[in-house]
Amino acid sequence: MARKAGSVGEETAERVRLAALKLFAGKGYAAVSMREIAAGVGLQAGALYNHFPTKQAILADLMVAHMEALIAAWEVESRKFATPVAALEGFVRFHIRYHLSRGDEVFISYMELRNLEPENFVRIEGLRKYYEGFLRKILQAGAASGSFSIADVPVAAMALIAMLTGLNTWFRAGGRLSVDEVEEIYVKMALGSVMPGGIMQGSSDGAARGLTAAGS
Amino acid sequence: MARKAGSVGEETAERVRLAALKLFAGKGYAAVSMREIAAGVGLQAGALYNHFPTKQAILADLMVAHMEALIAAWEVESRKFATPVAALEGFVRFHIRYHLSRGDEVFISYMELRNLEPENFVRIEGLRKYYEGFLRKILQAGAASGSFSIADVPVAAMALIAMLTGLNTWFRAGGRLSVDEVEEIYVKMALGSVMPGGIMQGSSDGAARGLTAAGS
DNA sequence: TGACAAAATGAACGAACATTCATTTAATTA
DNA sequence: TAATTAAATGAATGTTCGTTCATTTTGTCA
Repeated sequence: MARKAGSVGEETAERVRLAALKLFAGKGYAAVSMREIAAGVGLQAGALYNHFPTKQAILADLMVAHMEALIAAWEVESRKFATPVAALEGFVRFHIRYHLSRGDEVFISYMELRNLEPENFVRIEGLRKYYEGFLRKILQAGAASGSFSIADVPVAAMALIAMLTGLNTWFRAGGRLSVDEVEEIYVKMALGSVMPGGIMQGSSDGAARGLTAAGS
Repeated sequence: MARKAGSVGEETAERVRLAALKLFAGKGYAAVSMREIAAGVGLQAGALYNHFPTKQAILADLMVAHMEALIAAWEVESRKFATPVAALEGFVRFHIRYHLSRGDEVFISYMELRNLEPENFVRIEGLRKYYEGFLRKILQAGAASGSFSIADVPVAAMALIAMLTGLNTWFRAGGRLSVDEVEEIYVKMALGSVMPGGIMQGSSDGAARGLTAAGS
């Protein structure tokens, strides 16, 4: 055994991932050639096959890594929250910040699903469902405790996720609003959409909690 | 002048649009060949160029037609509503029903923007902004009259549109819920996200209107 | 230093691509 | 019927694609 396996190799593979990520996000998977990816790393196309067996394997690698990192990040973050209301607020803030900080990964993970072979598709889709399950659990707990008024938990979860992820399609840093500002707006809207009496003041049924109020 | 121009031609062009719509929605614009589209109509690829100058022109044609039909449909529907609250509820119901009934058109109009040349992109994007303007105007009116509590109208409009359009990514007819049922859920969530005291009961500040209450 | 293997080259493969075009077919009107 | 022309054919254009592979380069360890 001569050269330590993967010493330079893994470094190059990482640069391939980075170049492919930028290109896929910018032009779409189908519109990017292996020659373009190779040029982005300073290689010939053939050399890519020392690191990835096919073009699609690069895409699947990026998607799986993104979803697994997202899930792991929330699993750490979620420990901070004791009540369903706090957890929902925390989820909204986490989702927005994480997704806005990984625009390219989010973009390809939502747009290029159709370019995956069935095996890869099922895997990515499973990871996505798993992540959505975190929000469903929060909503379910809040509905059970009376903190939330939710007609259908799975539907509410999908509606909220779509609302949050939609941020990626229009928000651009350096625009009129900062991330912190839109985060506050989205927290207010998300909580308002599932809390029985609004979020900024108590209401007569006693179930609603103010966002900044102390009552658990 | 012999054959009336476009007699059989427009009929064929329409079949080309239909075949291209299905294929683009199913596999993505970049993954569909002119030969596939032609086969879907029962023609050779060359014949398509009697009806559309390029492959992209077919895509742009589909997108423009969709956006213009959407705008025209809302311009008719919107006349029914007298108050901001009624208009928002009406917009939510309209958007959901219209988008769910044109799944393929919606899908390509959101997914294939990047495959448009700048000229076509600007045109479609302009139509989209114009449609989003309808919701912004509703929210602005409601914020001005005190019916809504909205920190930032453009942001709230984008959040709501994303929430509503997200339905297309997961809702399938024949599933656990009917269109009517999800429509009700989304109405409740959308109104709750922008109304100061929740939607099902009045609140102490007097600004909130119940969805089913008579108050303007 | 020499052996070894990872990593990269550069040419080549067949296939598929959008588009063009000379030609044929067929529907319509004068 | 004859003239006209829209519509379709089918072959061909040149280009680009993902992938393969024999060969060369390069870094590492014995």
